[in-house]
Amino acid sequence: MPKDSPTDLSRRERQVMDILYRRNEATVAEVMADLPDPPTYSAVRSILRILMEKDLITHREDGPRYVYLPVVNTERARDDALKHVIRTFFDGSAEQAVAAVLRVSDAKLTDAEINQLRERISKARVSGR
Amino acid sequence: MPKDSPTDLSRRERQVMDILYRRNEATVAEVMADLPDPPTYSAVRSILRILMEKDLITHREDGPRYVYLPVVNTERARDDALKHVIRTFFDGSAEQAVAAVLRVSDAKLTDAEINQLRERISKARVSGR
DNA sequence: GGCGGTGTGTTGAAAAATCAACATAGCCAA
DNA sequence: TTGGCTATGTTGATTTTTCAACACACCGCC
Repeated sequence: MPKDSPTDLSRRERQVMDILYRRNEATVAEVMADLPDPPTYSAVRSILRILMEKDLITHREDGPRYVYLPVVNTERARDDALKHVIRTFFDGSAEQAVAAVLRVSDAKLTDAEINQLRERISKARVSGR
Repeated sequence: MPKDSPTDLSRRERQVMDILYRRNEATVAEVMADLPDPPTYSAVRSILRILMEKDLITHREDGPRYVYLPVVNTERARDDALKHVIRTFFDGSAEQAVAAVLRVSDAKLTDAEINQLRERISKARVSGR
C-alpha cells in the first residue's frame, strides 16, 4: 500500500494543497483566487473533487457552499515538508537549515550569534538530549 | 515572461529535480535508481530531456555518458524552497520555522533554549539588524 | 411567479505528462 | 570479428491531468 507522499501529487493538486495549508481552509472561489493562471470555477472544482477522492482533503458545509480543508493536520504536513527540504537541500543538516531560515527571513542575527547557535545545536545533538 | 516557480513542475519533473539537488549531479541510471516506482531507462531520459528544454538542468559528458545537474545553483534553490515552506506552513514566521526544524531533526534543544532562541530572533528582527 | 446570481453534480473533450520502443553507436572481451 | 553491454537519438502510443460545458437546485427579490 503506497504511502501518500507530497511528491505524488500533480502540479495543480499540489498548488491547491499548498493554498489550503496556507489558508487552513478555503472555498472554491478562494482557491481559484490564489491559483496561478487560474482556470475556470469548474476546473478548480474538478481538482478539489480528485483531492477528495484521494482522501487528502475533506469539506464541510458553510451555509450555501462548501469549505475545503486538508485531512492531515497542519503540524504533520509541516514536519514532512520541512524534513523533505532538509533532506533535499541541506543534506539532512539541521544547523545549515536553521542558518538558512535566518538568512532568508528578515530576522538577521550576526554571524557570531549564528555560530553560537550552531554550536549549541551540535552539542545538544551529540549529547543525545 | 513567467518566472519558473517550482510549483510549475510536473510530478516526475519535480522528483527528478529533487534528486539532482540532493546528489548535486547524477547519471540517468542514478536518477532512475532514486525515483519512486521507477519507469524505464527511456522514460527517465524523456523527463531529463524535457527539463533540458526548460533550461532547468544541463549536462556534461563524463566519458561515455551524460551527467545531469541543475542550472540554478543550489543556494538559490534552497532559499526558494525554504521561503515557500515558511510561507505555506508557518505563516511567514521564521521563529516557528526554526523551532520546527529543531523539532523534526534529531537536534533537540530544551524548550527553554528554544524560547530563548525565539526571543533573540524577535529582538534581532525588530532592531532591523 | 419568474429571473438573475451563486452554488453543486456530472460528463466528456483537450492538453500535457508519462512511458516505452526501436534504431544506432561505441566499447570491450571472448 | 562478432556478440553483448551500455549508452544516446528519436518517435509515437498510452495514461493522466487539466479544463470546460451543461444541467439542476437553491435563494432573494422585483
